[in-house]
Amino acid sequence: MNKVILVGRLAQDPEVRYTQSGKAVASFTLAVNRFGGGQGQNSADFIPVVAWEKLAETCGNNLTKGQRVLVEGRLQIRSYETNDGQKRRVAEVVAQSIEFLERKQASGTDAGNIDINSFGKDVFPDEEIPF
Amino acid sequence: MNKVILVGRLAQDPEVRYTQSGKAVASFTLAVNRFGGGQGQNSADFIPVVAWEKLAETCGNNLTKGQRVLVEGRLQIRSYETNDGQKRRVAEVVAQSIEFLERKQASGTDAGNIDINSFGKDVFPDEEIPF
Amino acid sequence: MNKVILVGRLAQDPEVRYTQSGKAVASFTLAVNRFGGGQGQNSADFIPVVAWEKLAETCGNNLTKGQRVLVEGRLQIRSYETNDGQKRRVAEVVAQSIEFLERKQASGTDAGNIDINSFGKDVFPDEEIPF
Amino acid sequence: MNKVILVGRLAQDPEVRYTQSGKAVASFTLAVNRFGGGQGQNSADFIPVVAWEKLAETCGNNLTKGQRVLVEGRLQIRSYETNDGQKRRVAEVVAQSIEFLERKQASGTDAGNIDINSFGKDVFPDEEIPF
DNA sequence: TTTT
DNA sequence: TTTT
Repeated sequence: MNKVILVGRLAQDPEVRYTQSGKAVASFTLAVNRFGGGQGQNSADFIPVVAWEKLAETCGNNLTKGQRVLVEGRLQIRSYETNDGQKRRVAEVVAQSIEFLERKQASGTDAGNIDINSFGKDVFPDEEIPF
Repeated sequence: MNKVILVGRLAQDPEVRYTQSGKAVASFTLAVNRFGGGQGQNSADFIPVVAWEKLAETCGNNLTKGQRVLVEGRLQIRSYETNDGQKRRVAEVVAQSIEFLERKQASGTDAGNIDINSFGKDVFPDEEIPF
Repeated sequence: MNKVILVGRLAQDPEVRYTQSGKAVASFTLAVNRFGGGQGQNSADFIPVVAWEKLAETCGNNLTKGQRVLVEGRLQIRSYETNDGQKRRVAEVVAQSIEFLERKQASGTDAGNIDINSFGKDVFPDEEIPF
Repeated sequence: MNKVILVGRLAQDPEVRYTQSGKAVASFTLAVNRFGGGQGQNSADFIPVVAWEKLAETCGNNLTKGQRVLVEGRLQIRSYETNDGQKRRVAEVVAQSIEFLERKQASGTDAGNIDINSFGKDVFPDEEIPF
């Protein structure tokens, strides 16, 4: 079991890129407010989120900065090497499903939640995230 | 909501340190197997976990390398500066409760699970993790 | 581990009652939409939720029918006897924390989430729910 | 979001039945110990679990009474009518994935966890559970 | 680097 | 109705 559930707001618009084999990858940072923390409500964790394939495209088409979402996924620790040869590790949440808790700005009536899912092997991608 | 639930095995014995004000902090890496990933069961995420105060001490006294546990906590992104002045970010799971899924090696009879909890502000510590 | 996480809307205003020893208990039904189910978005599960003590009072003072919330708690199976002596079992979620995903109707500005928590033994109450 | 995560032991061997259209359904009760409850460790919740199709068959073939598992699923409230025309509601967890936390009795070496999954519409079955 |  |  490797389960992460986050409720927060997009700190920026999602970026959608494509791998060499043509798979879509969306990435964005989620601002997750801390409750109960010492510093009041102004403190947050800024957590990197990635989504693959169909889920990535739905993110690109439907999510914008500031929007509140619920992300369910797994926590992944990825190793990479910097340009000058240093080894680094980066943590990110690989989204399995995203529930929109509010509609995109300038949209029409609030028609309730949308829930989009990504199942199967895309949650364990065997390709590098581009860039 | 910032919730992480992991089942895995300790990749090493927990290290227990103390802050200047005397608070215990335990840290260890949890090896969480990937299921459904392309590379079979031999692939795992190695996830840093920290625990504070009473929970930290229970970890130090009861957990050893290889033991299987369930960790519930929150995902925290922490910023720090390296000795040569670079800014880095590190992700870690701040444990709120740990359930032992098996007893310590060389212990007696299997008397069932133990569940230890850490509540309140220790989950949002206002002190640095020592070292 | 006995963990339940629900996002839904209150199907009715919470009812707050008091045990003989004076503990507050709030109860309400949460309508949780099914996504991916065959019948489109019109299908929902109606799930009984109870909260104790301070959390109960916050529910009574801040939640109304239709409001969207995130509930974290545990699933409890409770046995009771009907007036004519039949044994029945009822399932309910005992809330440990509730996050308000939107403000009460007719409230002021949207000042962001509120998160309320109930920890410790109230999650395993040793008293009957009144009525 | 309708998410349930349970760790417990099978209170009995799973029963596997088949719907009229031939779908497998496994059902069993999970004994989930309460930690932190007033009555010590001897108190538990007995929670009904169902699994569909391939997941159901894997349960039937691999799980036995007393075995410890982790169940991830959704909480469903189902209505039915008794033989004498009374309306009743029953709660059960519809499993989406089950992780074996220990091997079947009389099995060989402990080769680590097994994780089995059930995705898509089987989690929202449109058929009745037989019997 | 960041959201409300 | 129930597990260790």
